[in-house]
Amino acid sequence: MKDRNYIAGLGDMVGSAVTLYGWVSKARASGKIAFLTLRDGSGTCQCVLEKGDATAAFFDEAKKLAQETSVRIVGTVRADERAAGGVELHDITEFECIGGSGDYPITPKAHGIDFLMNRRHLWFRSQRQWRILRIRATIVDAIRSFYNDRGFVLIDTPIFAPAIGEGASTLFEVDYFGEDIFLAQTGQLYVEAACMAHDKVYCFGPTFRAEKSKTRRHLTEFWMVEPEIAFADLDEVLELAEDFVCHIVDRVVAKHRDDLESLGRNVADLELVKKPFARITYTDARDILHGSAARELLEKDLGDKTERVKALGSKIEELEAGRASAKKAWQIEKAAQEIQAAREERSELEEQIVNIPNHIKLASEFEWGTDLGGVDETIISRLHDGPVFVTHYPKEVKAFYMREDRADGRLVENFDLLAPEGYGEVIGGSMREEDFDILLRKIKAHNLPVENFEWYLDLRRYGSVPHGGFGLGVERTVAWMCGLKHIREAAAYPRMMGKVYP
RNA sequence: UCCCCGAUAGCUCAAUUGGUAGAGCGAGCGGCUGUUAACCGCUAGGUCGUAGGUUCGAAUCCUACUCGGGGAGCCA
Repeated sequence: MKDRNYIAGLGDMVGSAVTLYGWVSKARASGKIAFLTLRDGSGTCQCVLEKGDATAAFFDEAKKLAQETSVRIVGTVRADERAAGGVELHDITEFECIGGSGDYPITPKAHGIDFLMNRRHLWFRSQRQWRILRIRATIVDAIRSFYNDRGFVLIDTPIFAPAIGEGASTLFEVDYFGEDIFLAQTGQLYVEAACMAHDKVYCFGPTFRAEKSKTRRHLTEFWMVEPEIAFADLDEVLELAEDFVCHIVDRVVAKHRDDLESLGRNVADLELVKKPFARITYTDARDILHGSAARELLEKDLGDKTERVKALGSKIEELEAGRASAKKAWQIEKAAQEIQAAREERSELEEQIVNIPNHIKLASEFEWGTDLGGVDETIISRLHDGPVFVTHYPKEVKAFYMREDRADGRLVENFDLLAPEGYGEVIGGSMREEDFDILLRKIKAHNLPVENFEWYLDLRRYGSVPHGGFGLGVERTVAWMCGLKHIREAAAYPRMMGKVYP
């Protein structure tokens, strides 16, 4: 559109006449004045229409606009502290309805998650979702620029892949002209080959996991970036991961402070993310889980949460009494909403309280040689301030391609990065086994068909070098940056078990 | 795959513990010159998820199923 102004730029245009195109996200009208909140993709701005000669031609139409009507509107920018955002549009001289609307399902009231998820295509017009997806775009851009600026070459790895990598049970099977193949759950092996051509490479794209998980941390389709570097040791890979995560955090904080605050994200917690991150080994982690600090943490949790449930109980009683004695309808409604919120919080806490003794048991009985579970990771993460690297896991619980620790044959040179505040594993990575004989032995030990891995073994036949890399999950990172309770808000069209619409 | 919770109006939830289905919001109409999810009045709107069972009587109790939410396992 020619002569179009964007809301994001209105701060510098006070006093000027501007033309806005956008959608009406909220409309309130009195007899002689109407307030339209306009959303144009760059931001939101309130437009004030007063009934008068200048607006006579369209005032009656404008005051009845349904939510999400698309319009063109011409007026003058005015600074006004009563308006959210500091400026508003007044002295409206032209108004045109471009696309009508009506019965828009997502009202300014509360909605359930099932309702919203079934209308995801509309839901992401809402302020909160709009901010999250913009932050995601920044994160994706930060990922690309980080590697591109450091001389990494982008390699696109295949999405159709034969069964390589870890257990085939978590892969989506596809009929490929009569042949059974799978949607890729990682591009890692492919990117390793490219690493031997370009030295520093990364792949970035969607990956697929058929795990039957219905939790706040899982999607069946998610984006992952996987860098791989040659002639490197574990410390160098860890340092890359550290710099990378810091770069993302810096970019998000620099560009989205307002958005983060609006989302309720504590920005100070993000600003604490500085290198070097804590580094512990798997064996250290085992000791932490068996130690008194872990036990005390959980016991304190139990005490705190029990207290909170009691407090909520009396709060609910008070609110119910208040609701019974309230006279105004809105007072009754307000009390009802507070009661509902308190009940929800209480039932969530009650479930956690039931689980805590089990967590204490799991932690104290953790055995060397098993993988760390989500509960274990949360405990370790909470006993540290920032992100934590956990390195050197037992080789039995890790993938065949991970490099054996030459100092202790029971271990592999791998790592996970646990994000703080319970966001869990955002990175998993390792050195890759570069020795032909060891790799071949491990392929056989994992009962994998050697013939499928001939190409991968070639990388060790022709100029093998120490190399390593990692994968970072975009949605988990977005959830962490934004402080989201559930990963489903971190993708425009999240794919989960039993959820593929829209 | 396992455990817990839920399903009542377009939406979010009530229904005094088995006795004639309610409120707010949203929608429609009217009023109000400054609203920000909280103004006032009126109107329309429900086979209480599905199928059985218990009972004089079921939204409420029982069984099965479907769908959804949360968690475990597993993972990024």
